[in-house]
Amino acid sequence: MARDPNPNFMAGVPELMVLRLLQDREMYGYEIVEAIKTETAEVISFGEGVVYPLLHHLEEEGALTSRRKLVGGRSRVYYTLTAKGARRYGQLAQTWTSLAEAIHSALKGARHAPEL
Amino acid sequence: MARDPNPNFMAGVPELMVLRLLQDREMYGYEIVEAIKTETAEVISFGEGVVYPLLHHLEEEGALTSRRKLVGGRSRVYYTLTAKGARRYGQLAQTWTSLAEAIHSALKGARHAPEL
DNA sequence: GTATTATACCTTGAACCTCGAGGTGTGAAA
DNA sequence: TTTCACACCTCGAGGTTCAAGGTATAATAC
Repeated sequence: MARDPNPNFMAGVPELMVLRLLQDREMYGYEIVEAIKTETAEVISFGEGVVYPLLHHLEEEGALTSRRKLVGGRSRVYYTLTAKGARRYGQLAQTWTSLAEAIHSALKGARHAPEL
Repeated sequence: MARDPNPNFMAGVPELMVLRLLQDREMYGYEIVEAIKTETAEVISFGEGVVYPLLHHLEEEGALTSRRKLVGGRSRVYYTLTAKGARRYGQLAQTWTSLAEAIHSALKGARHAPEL
């Protein structure tokens, strides 16, 4: 009911960010959650309730593989990007870019510049 | 059930585009649907099932007002942006821009450039 | 004359996604 | 020994998009 203070614009973004991070190196869930906040200087932040289910989904799809590792008595699940996942990332990144460009130019084309 | 071939990235965008168009001039639903396709060179397109309910919702919220007009024997519902709607557009546009920038720089920061 | 297309409005159900809250357990620090 | 950080996980609510289907009029094509 309460008007959402920060609107959507987030659909599909978690997948994009996760794939992007895993392209560089193997990572575990908790680390990914923190990395997204850090990389974007808090502008973007996804809770664990978003990231964990997404990770599971991507693994089922074959975009990721996982292995359990014990580090300092702690159990972590590390994820690695597969070839399929890398391909998926390429497509997503391209789709996102073309969409963002289209929206950006539409906003710029406004007769009266948006002012806050 | 079928894996969506083209992912989301669209959440909140219809509202942004509709508000943006109405900032320039009074428009009717069908016209808006066509205008979005045209303005973005087909990159973005929302069906009437998205636009009409959104228009109704925005009117309820007080961001838009409407009036019926007869043009060439056809009945059209024209929508106008209110002050509240203009304010809302300003906020949305700003939010979208900062989000897009954060994502863009995150993608650019990738060690291995995304290739399709 | 009649069938089809374009214009113009609308609703509904399915599917998807994010978000917040809640739950379990270990190790380190206070 | 209590609290905090780490690390995993699930569930329900709420909000959106999307495809499809429905009504009706005007113009165009056959």
